[in-house]
Order: sequence, then structure tokens, then C-alpha cells
Amino acid sequence: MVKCSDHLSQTFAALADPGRRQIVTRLARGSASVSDLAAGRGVSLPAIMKHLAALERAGLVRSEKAGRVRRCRLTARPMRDASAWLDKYRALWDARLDRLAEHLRQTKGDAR
Amino acid sequence: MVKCSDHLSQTFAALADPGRRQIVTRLARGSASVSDLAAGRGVSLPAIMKHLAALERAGLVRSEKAGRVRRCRLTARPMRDASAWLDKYRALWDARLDRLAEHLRQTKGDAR
DNA sequence: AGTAAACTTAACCACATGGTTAAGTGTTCC
DNA sequence: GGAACACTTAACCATGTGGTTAAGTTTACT
Repeated sequence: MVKCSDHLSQTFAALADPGRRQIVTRLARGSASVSDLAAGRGVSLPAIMKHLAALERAGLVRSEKAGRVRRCRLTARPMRDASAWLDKYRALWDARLDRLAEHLRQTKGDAR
Repeated sequence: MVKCSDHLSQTFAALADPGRRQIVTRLARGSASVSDLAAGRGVSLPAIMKHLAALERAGLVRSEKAGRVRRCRLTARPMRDASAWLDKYRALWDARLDRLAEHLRQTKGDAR
């Protein structure tokens, strides 16, 4: 019930949706209300609510109600974890190291 | 039919599953067969096949059949794009810049 | 008080995901 | 040729996702 998959999974899952990334991009430039986030996109309020729920579950967004308006702001800390995970493999895809990685993989990496 | 969501979405979606990240981790240490990837985890071959399909769709893995064995290897290039996307917000979560970001957000960022 | 704004919840829908088992298909080995 | 291996496909299932509309609820305004 609690959707207990790990934090990293929830972060990547949250970022896997273009609309949600748009929300993150928008919030990076300052806090916004739910309506603000819906504006422009041709999407309903409830849809935004669900995206916000996903982002909050992942810890990427925090929000609080002030009067009848909910103000949402980016937390962005979990992105650091996601970035850190990707960085573990940086050596494999860094252009300068591509050849080296390939070489290592072929010479000693090939675990059976 | 072609599952035409953008590449970045597919990459994040592929990485959103712990089992799939395990596969990536495994492949980072060298190529492996489908059975190799299934070993250890208590999971069926078809399940691995589906994960591989997701990873290949995202371009994270390439594989080719040699005889009756399919050899899978990491491509990892799309991870660079994912990392690059995250880096756009590095300023917001970098510990050294947390205060500055907060300050900027509160003084001029608050778009209405 | 009464209306309007800004969510919020509920109910529903189509489709994707992640897993299963059972039954192929193509290779390799004896 | 025939058995064994290593996938591969098909069929099915439970849940999750992303969206909708319609009907609340809370707060603000006049």
C-alpha cells in the first residue's frame, strides 16, 4: 500500500515522465501554485495533482497550503542521489574513457 | 506501437526498476548472457527478457546472438544524457549553492 | 450570506508494466 | 538422429499509470 519501492527507483520513475520533468524545470525557476503548473499545458488540475503526488513521493517537491493556494517548491536533493548513481558508470560512457572501458571489458571484465 | 516517448523518458524509466539497475551494474563489469543475468535473482528467463527489451529500447544495452547464447553489453551512452539533464539543476542541490539557490528563488524567482 | 477561486476526492477508463507458466525455436553435443 | 541447452514467444494476470469528468471542500471576496 505504501508503495515501498526504494527512493532511487521513485526518483527515476518520477523523472521518466516529460510532463513531470517540465514541472521540475518550471519549479527550478521559482515556486508555483498548482494552477500555475497546469497553465499552458492543456491538462486538467487532477492530472497535475497526480504528478505532484509522484514528485512528492520521490521527495523532489515539497508543498504547503497557504490559504486556498498550494505553493510548490523544488527540493531537488534526491536528484543528487540519482546523479551519484549515474556517476558510478561515468567511466564507462565518458568520451575520453570509452576506449579504455571497452578495452578493460574485453581483457579482464568478461565474467562468465 | 513504436512506444515513441522520448529517449530521456525511456532512459529514466529503464533505470526506475531496481532489477534493471542490477542488470546495468552487472553489465558494467563485463558482458553477460541472458542466463547469467537471471542467475542469483530468483526470477524467470522471460522476466529478464522483458527487462532487457526495456534497456535496449532505452539504448542502454546492446546484445547479439552468438550461436544459442545472447551476449549482452552495456552501451551506457544514454546515461550521459540523463546525467546531463540532472546537471542542469546541479546548482539547486549542490550543497555549496543551496543557500544561494534558495535566496535567488525567494528574491527574484517567484514567478506568479 | 452568497459566490467564485483553487484545489481535492472519487469514480472511471485505456493501456503499460512486471511477473508468471507453458509451449515453441534454433544450436550444440553425443 | 536425438537429447539438452539457451533462449523466445504466447497467453494470462494483478497492479500501476496517466488521463478524464463530476462532485465535493476550503478560503477569499463583496
